[in-house]
Amino acid sequence: MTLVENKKFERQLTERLATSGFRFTSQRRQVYDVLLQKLDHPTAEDVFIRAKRQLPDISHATVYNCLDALVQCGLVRLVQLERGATRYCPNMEEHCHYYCDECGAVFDVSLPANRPSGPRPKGFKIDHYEIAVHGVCADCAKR
Amino acid sequence: MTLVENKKFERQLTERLATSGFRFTSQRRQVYDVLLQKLDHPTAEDVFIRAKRQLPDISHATVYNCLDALVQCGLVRLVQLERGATRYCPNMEEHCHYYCDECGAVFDVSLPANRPSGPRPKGFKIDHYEIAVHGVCADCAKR
DNA sequence: CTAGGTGCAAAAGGTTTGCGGTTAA
DNA sequence: TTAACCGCAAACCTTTTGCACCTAG
Repeated sequence: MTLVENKKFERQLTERLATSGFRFTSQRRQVYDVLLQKLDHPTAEDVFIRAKRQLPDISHATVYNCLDALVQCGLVRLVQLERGATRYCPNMEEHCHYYCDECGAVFDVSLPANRPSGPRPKGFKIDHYEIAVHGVCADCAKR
Repeated sequence: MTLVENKKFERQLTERLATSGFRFTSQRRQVYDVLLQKLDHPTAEDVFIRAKRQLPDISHATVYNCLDALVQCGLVRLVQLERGATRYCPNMEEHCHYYCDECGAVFDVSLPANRPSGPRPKGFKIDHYEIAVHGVCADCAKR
């Protein structure tokens, strides 16, 4: 059983797509499933390769289309950690990303008490925030 | 007088390049100057266009080389805010970036009390962090 | 039925690389 | 003097676009 067949995720996907005015397609389901299967913050290219195992005819354009739809539904977020490809994260709970600048590994750390507070630009309406901590992971530090 | 001719910035640039083993070149000086002149978090392409006004023969490769050298010296940091081009920021004080998802404007807000604290991945050595707050700026909210 | 989605291929945009000539130290 | 740096142009990688066909609702 794929993860997205879990009642929770399946219902979430169906409902969110519908309420945002998107159609439910096998490609969107597969892209979401790929993201849920391995929470390693893959790039669009990674998602493309993994999705191709189940849907050999899927295209890059469709992967981008699906990722964009999932982002607009609030099921997935973009993660920008380095020059180069954007990565994608289906964990929508408040958390920050610890990023290893040497090996590229990403660790989610939940962040209940670190919401940016204090001053902000006058009239700025906050939608969401993204906290990235750069450094070296334990494995890379050993070497 | 260009900003980098300010004793403070000029000395900083000269010393940092030297201690990091980089040569002082007119291109590096110009790139740093461009970043200091207008703190609007330009892309590499923006920097290229602005630098070309003083150094008409400067190339893209050199702009990237200079930006990388400045980053390695600790005089400039990368800012990743959206899919597409990386932006550059010469403000090395602790601050977060308020980013308008509509017009692309970036506002620096100093952040003395919002250092990520609490749990972190075991053995992870923090180098620096980057906080981006996404939303809509006052001007765009009016429309 | 039909607007929205898909696959394909080409184009666009951002960044890196290789190379011969130049220059800071 | 010479390793580092430069400009140029091509290559590379990521993302977007245009179009004919397909399909969820």
